[in-house]
Amino acid sequence: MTADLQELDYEQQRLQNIRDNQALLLSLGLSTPTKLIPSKPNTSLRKKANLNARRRTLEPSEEKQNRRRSYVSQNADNDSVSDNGLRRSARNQGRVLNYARENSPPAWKRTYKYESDSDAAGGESDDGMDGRQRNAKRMGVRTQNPKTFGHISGVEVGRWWASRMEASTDAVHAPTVAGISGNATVGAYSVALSGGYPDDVDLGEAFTYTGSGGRDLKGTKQNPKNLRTAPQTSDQTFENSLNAALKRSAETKKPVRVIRGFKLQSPYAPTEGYRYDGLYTVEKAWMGTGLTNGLLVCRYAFKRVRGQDPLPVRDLERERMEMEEE
DNA sequence: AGAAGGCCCTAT
DNA sequence: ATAGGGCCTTCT
Repeated sequence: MTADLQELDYEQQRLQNIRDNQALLLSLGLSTPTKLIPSKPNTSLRKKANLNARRRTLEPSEEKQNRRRSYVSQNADNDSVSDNGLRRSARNQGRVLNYARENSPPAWKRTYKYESDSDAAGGESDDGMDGRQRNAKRMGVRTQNPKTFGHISGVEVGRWWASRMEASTDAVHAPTVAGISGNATVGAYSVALSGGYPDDVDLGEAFTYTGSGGRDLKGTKQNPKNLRTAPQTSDQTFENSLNAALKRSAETKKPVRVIRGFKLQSPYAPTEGYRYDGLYTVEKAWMGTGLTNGLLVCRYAFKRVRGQDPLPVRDLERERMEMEEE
């Protein structure tokens, strides 16, 4: 088969999958159109968001931090949705946990630290001039536990990060590569939408999501590799712990934190970096056909929890026009 | 304690 | 484009 025909096949299959996913969302009553809000940012609100964005202690790059935000939170108070069950605040009241238990790795590679850890500061001031001196491996100090359900205290809907690493430091989505965080027993804490599966549908208030697994990340014996992503070569299954986590979430209906990334092809994606879009529930989990050789994938339908700030919507058409003017 | 998976990131 | 690695989490 020619390359052209293959591409055509792929695109046909992609469009068909999108139709299927849209139909699925519709069947769940999740296709209600969301009202558009102007994409032009309100300046007074932007000032407020910049203040909020400033509160992280370690800034790897001032330049990145000052980049234009694609989203401005309209309401920094997060009283609209509770943390749904886990008594995190009660249990941890009055102290900052060191979530690393016994078997702690050495301090230089420890994942969680007290903000007030004296050895964390290491005596040096972190001026960032010589960013590699202390804790070269760490991008920041985590003060919240990512293994909790619901909002992370102090992180408002709309918070923006330049990288997955920063979102991980803020405990909103812990994995730096994986899209799903969680386990089969308690369910998923969070997911990242980064456009890795181009047949997923994003309606903002609802979306479909594809599971993980089914890839050869290590290559073959002859041709060993050390990859983080690769083409799919086998069926995904719900045995995969991350897929099982989301399946579990569909049962428990516990809220899942969602971040959207710049690579996502959607009017709800940020133009750069990653953005916290609040809490969703998993409404359904099922198996479907993916885009690679008819291999199976795990699919999920997400629904946004009510009462949260509306999502920003980009006018992709207008952006395309403006691009052409350059 | 170690291995392995994973919708990153960056240098070449 | 792609090669390779740093990082965090879950599972053995």
